[in-house]
Amino acid sequence: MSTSTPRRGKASGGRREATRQRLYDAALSLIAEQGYDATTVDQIAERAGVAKGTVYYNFGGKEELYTALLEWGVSRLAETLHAAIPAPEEGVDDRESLTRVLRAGVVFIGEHEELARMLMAEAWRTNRAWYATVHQLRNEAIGVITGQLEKLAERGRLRPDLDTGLASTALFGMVVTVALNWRNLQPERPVEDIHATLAHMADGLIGPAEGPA
Amino acid sequence: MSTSTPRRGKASGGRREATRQRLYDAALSLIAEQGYDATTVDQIAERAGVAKGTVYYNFGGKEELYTALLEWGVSRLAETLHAAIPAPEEGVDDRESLTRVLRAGVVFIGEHEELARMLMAEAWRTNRAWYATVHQLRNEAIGVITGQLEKLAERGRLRPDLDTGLASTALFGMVVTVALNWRNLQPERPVEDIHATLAHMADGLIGPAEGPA
Amino acid sequence: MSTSTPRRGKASGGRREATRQRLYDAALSLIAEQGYDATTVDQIAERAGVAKGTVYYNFGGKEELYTALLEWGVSRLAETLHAAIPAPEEGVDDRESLTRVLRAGVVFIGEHEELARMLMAEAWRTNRAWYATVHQLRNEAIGVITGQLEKLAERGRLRPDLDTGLASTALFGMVVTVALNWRNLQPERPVEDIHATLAHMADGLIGPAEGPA
Amino acid sequence: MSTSTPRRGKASGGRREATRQRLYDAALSLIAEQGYDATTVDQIAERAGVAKGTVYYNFGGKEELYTALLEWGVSRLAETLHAAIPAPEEGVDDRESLTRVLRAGVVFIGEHEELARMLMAEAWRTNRAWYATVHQLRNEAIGVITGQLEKLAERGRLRPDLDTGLASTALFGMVVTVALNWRNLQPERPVEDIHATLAHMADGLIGPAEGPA
DNA sequence: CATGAATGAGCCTTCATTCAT
DNA sequence: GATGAATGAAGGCTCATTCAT
Repeated sequence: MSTSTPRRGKASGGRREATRQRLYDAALSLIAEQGYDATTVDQIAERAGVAKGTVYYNFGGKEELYTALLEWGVSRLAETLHAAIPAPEEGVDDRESLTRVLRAGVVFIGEHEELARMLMAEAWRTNRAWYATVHQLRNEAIGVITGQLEKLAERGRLRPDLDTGLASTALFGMVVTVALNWRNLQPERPVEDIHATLAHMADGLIGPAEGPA
Repeated sequence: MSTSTPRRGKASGGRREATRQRLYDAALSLIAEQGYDATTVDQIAERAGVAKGTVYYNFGGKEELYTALLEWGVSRLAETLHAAIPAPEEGVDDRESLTRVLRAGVVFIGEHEELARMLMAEAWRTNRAWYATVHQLRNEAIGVITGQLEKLAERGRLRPDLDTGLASTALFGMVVTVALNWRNLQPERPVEDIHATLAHMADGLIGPAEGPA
Repeated sequence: MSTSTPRRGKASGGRREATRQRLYDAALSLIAEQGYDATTVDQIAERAGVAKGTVYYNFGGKEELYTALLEWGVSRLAETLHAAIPAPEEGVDDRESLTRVLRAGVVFIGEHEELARMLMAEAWRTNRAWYATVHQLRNEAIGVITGQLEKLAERGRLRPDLDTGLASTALFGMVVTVALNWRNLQPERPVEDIHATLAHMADGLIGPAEGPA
Repeated sequence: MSTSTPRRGKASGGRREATRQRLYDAALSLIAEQGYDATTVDQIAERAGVAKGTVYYNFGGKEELYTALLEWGVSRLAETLHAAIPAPEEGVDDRESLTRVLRAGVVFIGEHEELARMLMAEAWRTNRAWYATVHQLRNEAIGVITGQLEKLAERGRLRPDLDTGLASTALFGMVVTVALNWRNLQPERPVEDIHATLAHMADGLIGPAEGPA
C-alpha cells in the first residue's frame, strides 16, 4: 500500500520521515520516564508501533537515536529562547528583555516537559558519550541569559561586582527547577504564578521593575 | 566511639562494618560518575576491593545498597542544613540566617559533590523504586529554606505576594545548579565567590542586607 | 496441514516452530537425565544447537519451557490412553479393555521413556510451581484406568468392597514402576513379558481371563 | 559410637551427636519438600538452628550430608522389612508372610513419608553421585519381596510362568505409589483400607487367601 | 523500507565452600 | 566444637545488535 514506487524522484510520501517521528516521540516519552539505560529498544519500537529492526534501519542504533533526539531538543530550546529576545526596534526595556527570556524558558519547559526531564537527568553525568551535546545545549541556553545580563551591566543596572556568568547559571538553574517542579507537583497552577516568583528573584540582581536602585 | 574495642557487637572487630563502608564509598563514586544503571556490581566490588558476593552478603542486592546509600546521604544533608540554622540566642538577623543556610548548602555540595551529582540525576525520575527517598530528601532540604523564608515573611521583610514554597524551591535549584557547576567548571574558585552571587539573588526576595523594605 | 507451504502463518517458513521443537527435544533429554534443577539453560541451548538467548526469545524462561514441555507430555499420554479404550462397537470384553489400557501405558512409557522419567521425578514434589500440571496428568491417566474399573464394577466383576480409586492408583504405580524398570535394567526384553506380569496382577482384582468370580 | 573421643572422658554430653541429628532432621524435611538441588545449606543450617559452618564441620559438605542421610534411610527401611518376615517357628502361612511384608512397607512409608518422597524423586535419576546408594536400597527392599514370592513359587502357589523379579518390582511400585498417594491425598484414611486393596492385588499372583496347594 | 527471529556478551544473583576467630 | 564473614564459580536472564527474508 505504501511501497508504491521503489524508485522515485524525492518525496515518496515521507513514510520514512513519519516513522522517524514516531520513534522520536516514543523514545522521548520512555526515556523521560525511565532514563536512557532503563529504556530498551524493544519498548521504543513497541510504543512507536514498528518492528525492532526498524529502529536500526532508521537510526543505526540506540545511542544514535538518542543523540538525534538530543540534538532535536537543543535546536528547539535554542530557537525558542532566541525568539524571545525582543528586537532592538521594539524598544523594550532591558529588564523586560531578561524577563521575557526567563518566561520563555518556563513556557518551553511546560510544553516540553519530557525533554527537560531527560536533559536534567543527563546534565550532571560528565562522562557520557553525548555529554558534549548536552553541555552545548546548556551553554546555548545560559548564553542567551548571559547576553541579557551583560546588556544590563553595560547600562550600569547591575551590581558592579556581579559575575554575569555565575548569575546566569543561577537564573537557569532556578528556572528549570521551578518549572519542572511546577509540572511535577502543581501542574494546574497558571504559568503566571511561576513566572512572577522568578521575576522577583531576578530583581535581586537588577532591582525592581522601573525605578533605579 | 565505634571502632574502639576490637571485639564488640558480634564477632570479629567491626570487620563487617568496615566492609560496608568500603562498599558505600565505592558505590557512591561510581554511581556519581556513571549513574545507577550503568554501574555494575562487579565494578563496585572491585573498587571496594572485595569479592562480588560480598555485596550480596552485606546488602542483599544492588538496589538495596543504593537505597542504603541514599538514606545515608539524606541524613547527612539534613543534619548539615539544620545545623546551619542559627540558634535564637545567637541573635542573628533573619536575613543572615537564610544566608547561612544557603552557604551551608553550597559548602555541603562542595564537599559531597558525588552525592549531589547522584541525587540530581535521580531527582527528576518519578518512577524509580527509590523516588520516595529522593523526594523526601528534597523536601527536607527545601523545608529548611522555606522555614527561613517564613520567618522573614512574618516580620514583613518579604514581598507580601511571595509564595514561600515556590521561592524556596527556586533558591534550592539555584544553589544546587551553581554549586555543581562550580565544582564542574571552576573548582579552584573560592566558595565565597559562589556564595556572594547567591546572596545577591536572595536579595531579590528580601532586599539588600540592611535596609528595610 | 502445517509444514506444507513454506510461507504461512507469519513470515519465514516455520523457522520459529522448528526452533521450538529442537528446544523441546533437547530439554526433555537433559531433564530426564539430570533433573530440572541440575539442567542448565546453556546445556539445553547447546544440545538444541541454538544460542542461549533463543530459549528466552521463544519461551521466556527455563520454567516456562519446562511447563510447556510438561503440557505437551500431558497431551501425548492422555491421547494415547484414550485411544486405547476399545470402542463399544468393537464388542470387546471389559477385562480385555482394562488390559489394553494397561498395555498402552507400558508401550507409551517404552517409547517416551524420558518423559516418564521426568514426570516421576517431579510427581512427589508437592510444592513446585508446576505441580498442578503434573498432578493433572496423573489424574488424567489414572482416570482412564478408573473408568475401566468402574465398568467392571457395574457388571459385578469386581470384588464389591474394592475401592476403584485406590485400585487404579495401584495399577498406575505398578505400570510405571515396572515399565521404567524394564527400560532401565532389561531393555532387550519384549514388551509382552512385561505386559503379561501386569495382566496377572490385574487378575487379582478381576479374576483370571474368562471365568466369573 | 563413632569417632570416639579426641579428648574427654567419653561422653562429653554428646553435643556433637545432637548437632548431627538436628542436621539430619532439618535436611530430611527440607529435601523432601524441595528436592536436593533446591535445598540450600543455609536453609538446612537455619532449620537446624546452627551456623552454616557447622554443617561443614560435621559432615564435610552438602553431598556428604545427603549421602549419610540416604544411608541412614536405607538401614531403616531394610531393618523394618526384614523384621516383618515371620520367623519359621511362627508357622505363618506363606501368603500371610508376603502380606505382612507389604503391610510393613505401607506402614513404614506412612511413618517416614519424607524419606520415601525423597527417595522416589531420586530413584529414576541414573546419573547422580548417590545413585548406587539409592539403587541398593531399592534392591534391598525389593529383594525381601522377591524372597517371599520365591517361597510361594517353591510350593507351587504361584502361576508357574510368573517372573518373580518382575512381579516383586510391580508389588513394590504399587506399594510405594499407593502409600505416598494416601499420605498426600487422604491422610486420614486408616492404614487398613490401604493395605486391603494391596492385598487384593497380590491375590492376582497367588490366588485368594484360602486355596490350599 | 520494514520485519522479527536469532544471537551472545554481559549483568544480577545464588550458593557451596573456606577460614580466621 | 562452632561461627559467620567472605569468596568466586556458575546460573538465569536481558537486551543491543545482526541479518535473511
